Amino acid sequence: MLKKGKKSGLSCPECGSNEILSDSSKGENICSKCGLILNDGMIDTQQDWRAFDSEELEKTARTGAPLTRMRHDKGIGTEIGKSKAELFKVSAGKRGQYFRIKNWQKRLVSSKDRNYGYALSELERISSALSLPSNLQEEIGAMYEKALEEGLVKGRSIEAVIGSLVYALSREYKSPRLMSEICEVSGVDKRDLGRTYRYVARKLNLRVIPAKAIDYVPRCATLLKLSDKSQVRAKQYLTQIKSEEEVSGKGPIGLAAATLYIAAIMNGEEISQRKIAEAIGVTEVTIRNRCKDIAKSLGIEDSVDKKMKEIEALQKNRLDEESL
DNA sequence: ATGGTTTTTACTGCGTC
DNA sequence: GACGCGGTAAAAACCAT
Repeated sequence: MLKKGKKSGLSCPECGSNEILSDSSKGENICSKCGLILNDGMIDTQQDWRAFDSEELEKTARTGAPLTRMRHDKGIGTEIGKSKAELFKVSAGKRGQYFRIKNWQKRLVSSKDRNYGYALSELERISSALSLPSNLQEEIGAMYEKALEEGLVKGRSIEAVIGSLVYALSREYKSPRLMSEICEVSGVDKRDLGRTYRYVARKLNLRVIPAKAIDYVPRCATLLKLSDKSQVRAKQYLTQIKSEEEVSGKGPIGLAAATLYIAAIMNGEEISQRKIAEAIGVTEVTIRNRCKDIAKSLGIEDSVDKKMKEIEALQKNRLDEESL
């Protein structure tokens, strides 16, 4: 397909001619006067053609899905067909050979690829369980590949390494997942995950920003099924509080939990310390202590107290109505 | 390894239903 | 008696040195 190079502004460095032809089928720009090839190996970014049904699509498609790290071969590996349609293209006499070839291909895939493939399926599972965004998921996949290349996975379980990366990178993405959550969905115990995490983070030079309480709020709020209003309120509290000394050095998760508790109460939502502690993975004691700290540094102890009384009264009223 | 800090564990008291 | 809340002391976990 030869086209005149339109307003590309190109001119031939040999003869100065502006008549540049571009041959999109070869990916070249050619000077029409002297025949000099200006650049080759160009990528044609134009749409090839349109396909109006699946048959046409099959005939014309030259490329597959976009490259992705979510597949161990970035989605471009060649696999000997396994669909029924594929199978029937092979004559009955050659079936045996077909299967033999197919098996050999499986065996020839390197162990690294196998590991990576398994890791990615694990990542996929964890991601959907924790509803990680896909860009984060890709990032984790890339990190895992790096870890694999540096031999960090040797002697450690794939699940633990993946879990560590989820933990580290989700924090970097400002939506940290709790270690307890990760443990639950990946089936790694907390000790193991913690150890692996430290090791992997150090080896890969993951700069781990100390987590901020406010980053934990959204995740915790959804875990607790609290309203958006309370979530917003909790964030407000935290921004008001952030310069105070009362809470420095305290665990950010406990802080987020306690703030959410206060926010929920102030919004009149029914929630018990017990439930929060259970869902978020800190103790009731911690929540109580943080609550005190927060209320003190915010100077809202009285209003929190008042609100709690209100809620109690409300509950009583409702019970009365039910019994009537 | 150690000491200081925070969190957890375990237990108790209080009030309400 | 069960439940939610508040408090305490000692044990455990964590962190920087």
